Amino acid sequence: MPELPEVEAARRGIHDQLRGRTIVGIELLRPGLVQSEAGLTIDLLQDQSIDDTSRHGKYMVWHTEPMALVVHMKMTGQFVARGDGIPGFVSGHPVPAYDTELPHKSTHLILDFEGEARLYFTDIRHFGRIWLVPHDDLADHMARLRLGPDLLSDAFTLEALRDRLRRRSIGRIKPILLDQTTVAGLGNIYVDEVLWYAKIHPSRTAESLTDAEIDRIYEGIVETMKIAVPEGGAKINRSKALTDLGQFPFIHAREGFPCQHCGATITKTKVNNRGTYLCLDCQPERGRLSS
DNA sequence: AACTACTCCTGGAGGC
DNA sequence: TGCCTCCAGGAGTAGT
Repeated sequence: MPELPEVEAARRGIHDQLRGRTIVGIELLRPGLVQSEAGLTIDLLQDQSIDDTSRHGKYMVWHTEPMALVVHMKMTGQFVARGDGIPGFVSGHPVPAYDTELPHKSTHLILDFEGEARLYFTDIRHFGRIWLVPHDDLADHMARLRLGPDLLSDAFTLEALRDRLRRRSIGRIKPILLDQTTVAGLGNIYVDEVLWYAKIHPSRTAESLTDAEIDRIYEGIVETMKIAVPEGGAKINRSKALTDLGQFPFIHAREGFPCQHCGATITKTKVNNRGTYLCLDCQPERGRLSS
């Protein structure tokens, strides 16, 4: 689940509340969570601290004295911090049944910090990973991911987006935007939001897009991030109906509800096997919209 | 090179 | 209640 806004919320929470605190306890409950080609182990964090954090797309990096930790929450990762000395935070995939009790059976890592603060990593589907990387290898490690410009960075410009979309041809715009080598940070929810904002059908090919339409996609990404990042993400809880229509997300998981642009009914379909929500009135298949 | 299908997992919802 | 099927917000890999 977590896309850029959720990962950024986790990063800010860790950065603001736990950075610089000594790690006094480590419980790795699912060993497969952690991987290292260099033979590093999570135990090296004992008596160390997270000195700085960074992020590129959905990858978060913790910088510590012995190594860098590259964290990916994948679909169901969640970070929760609690403690007497901190406000605490919850970010990532909502885990309704376990919101109050921690740890639980999907908790895979617990870090204890000095001053009675704890950081829990939860991941129902076990896709999340933490790579332990020597400092000297971090640049290469990140380069191998071939990530496009981060959506919140200065490198993400209209020109950069145009350039990257113009390199694509027959592919559909939705999977192209989901491809992290195009731009880094969008996932299934936010791509639906962006294409709805831009009034573009997700199956349109990249080569069919006009300059004006690419401009609208860029604007849609900027505006969507502007809303989602301060909120800490979409926090969709699929076990509860989404009824607060004026609130984000406006299109994703809103099947059967009225489109906030035109009032037509939002429909659900599949694009490259991913659940996709759209308004067929606003997002016509052939792009006949002239405005 | 570029695009698509499959795969790693668990759990919740809905049908019967 | 129980069993079954489908679905889920990511992304690497293999196949075309």
